Amino acid sequence: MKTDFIQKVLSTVEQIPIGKVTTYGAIAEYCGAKSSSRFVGYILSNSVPIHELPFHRVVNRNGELTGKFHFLTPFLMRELLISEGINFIDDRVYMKNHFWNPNKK
DNA sequence: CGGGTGACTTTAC
DNA sequence: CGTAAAGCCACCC
Repeated sequence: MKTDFIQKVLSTVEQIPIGKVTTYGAIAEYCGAKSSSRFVGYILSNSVPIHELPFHRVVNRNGELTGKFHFLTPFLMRELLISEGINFIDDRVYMKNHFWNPNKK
């Protein structure tokens, strides 16, 4: 049985719209543990099959794909995002256009 | 007041 | 631009 915190994190990720991304910190804040952004990433790599939820839409605060090495290949995360219409500046998501804040949903 | 860990964040240099 | 360090806290063992 997963904890309420984990369940909420997962359901939040599930709600990220196509073409949008959110951050670990925003998810943590929305789930009531503002300072547990590190644990959000921990959940993503331990609690759930990687292909059942859009984990590629979760990036760090700067729009960097810090979790890409947890995918099958480091290229996959970026390719998935690009295929959904997300724009990049160098190796970062263009957060100004694509940041989705669950707290303002 | 257990100890280790982390897909984070912020500050500092 | 890069590296380092500290803070952070819920989970797992």
